[in-house]
Amino acid sequence: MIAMQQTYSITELSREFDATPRTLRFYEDQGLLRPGRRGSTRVYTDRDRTRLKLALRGRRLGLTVEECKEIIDMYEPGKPRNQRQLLRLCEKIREHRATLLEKVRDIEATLNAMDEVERRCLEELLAAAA
Amino acid sequence: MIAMQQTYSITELSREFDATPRTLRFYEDQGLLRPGRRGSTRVYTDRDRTRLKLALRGRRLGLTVEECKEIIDMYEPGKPRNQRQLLRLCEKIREHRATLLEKVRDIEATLNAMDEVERRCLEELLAAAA
DNA sequence: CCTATAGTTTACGTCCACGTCAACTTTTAC
DNA sequence: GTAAAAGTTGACGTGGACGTAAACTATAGG
Repeated sequence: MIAMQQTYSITELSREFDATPRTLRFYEDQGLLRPGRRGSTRVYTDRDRTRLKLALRGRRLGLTVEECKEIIDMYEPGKPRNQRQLLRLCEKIREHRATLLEKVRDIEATLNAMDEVERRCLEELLAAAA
Repeated sequence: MIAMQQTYSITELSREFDATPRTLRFYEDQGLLRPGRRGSTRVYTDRDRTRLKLALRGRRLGLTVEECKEIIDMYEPGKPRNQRQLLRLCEKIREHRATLLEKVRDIEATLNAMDEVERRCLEELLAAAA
C-alpha cells in the first residue's frame, strides 16, 4: 500500500480555512504557495496546506504576507543549512519571539483595561437595579 | 495651587509613541482624537494621549483605526449610560475578550512552533560542531 | 453529447493607513 | 527684527491585500 499524498482543490482549502480562492491565488503570486497543476487546475499538497495555515495565522496577528512568507520559508524544516545560516535562524527566532511577547503584553494590558471597564459596568448595573 | 492640565504638542506626542504627526492628524480626521486649538495649533490633552496610546496598541494588534475608535469610545469612562447600553457594553467586552484570547492562542501556537524549530536548529549546530 | 459546476487568466477597482509634497503661517530663539 | 523651527491645510501618491467582473476552459454527472 502506497502512502498516497493527500491533495486539495482550491475551494476545499479556502473553505477549510475560511479564506477565498482569490486569497490563495494571491498568496501564490507572492510566492507563499506553490501548488502543483493537473492541466491548468491547481493541486494543493499538505505542505501548501500547512503554509497556508501558518500564513493566515500570521495575518491574524498583523503580519504582512511578505513577512509571513519570510518566516515560513526560514522555518521550513528539512532545508539543508550551514552553520552560519543556523545561527542566523536562531537570531531571527529570538527577534520574532520578542515581537510576539510584546504583542502578548499589549493584549494583557488590553485585557486588564477591559476587566476594569467590566467591573465598573457591573457596578453601575447594580446601582441602577437598586 | 491650581491643578494645571498637562498638554502636549503634536510632535511631543508623536515622538513619545513613535508615530508621525501625519498619523495624529489622520486619527483626528477619523474622529479618534479631538485636540484643542491655540490659534491654529493643536493642543493635546491627557485624554488625547490616552486615546492615542490605546489606538496604537490596537493597531499593533491588527485592528483598524475605526475598530479602535469604536472600542475606545465605548470604554470611555464617566460616560452616562442607561441599563441597555451597559448590558450592550458587557456583551461587547465579552466578544472583544474572545477575539483577544484567540490571538493569544495564535501566538502560543506560533511560539511552540518556534521552540521546536529552535530545538532542531541547536541540534544541528551541535552535530555540525562535532 | 450536453449542461452544470468548478477552475483559469487578465485586469481593473477598492479600502485602508498613512507618506509626501507644496505653499503658507506662526512661534521661538537669538 | 530676523532666521530657523514647528505647525497648518490641502491634495495627490502609495503599498498592501485582496474584491470583482469578464471571458474562457475543463471536467464530471446524467
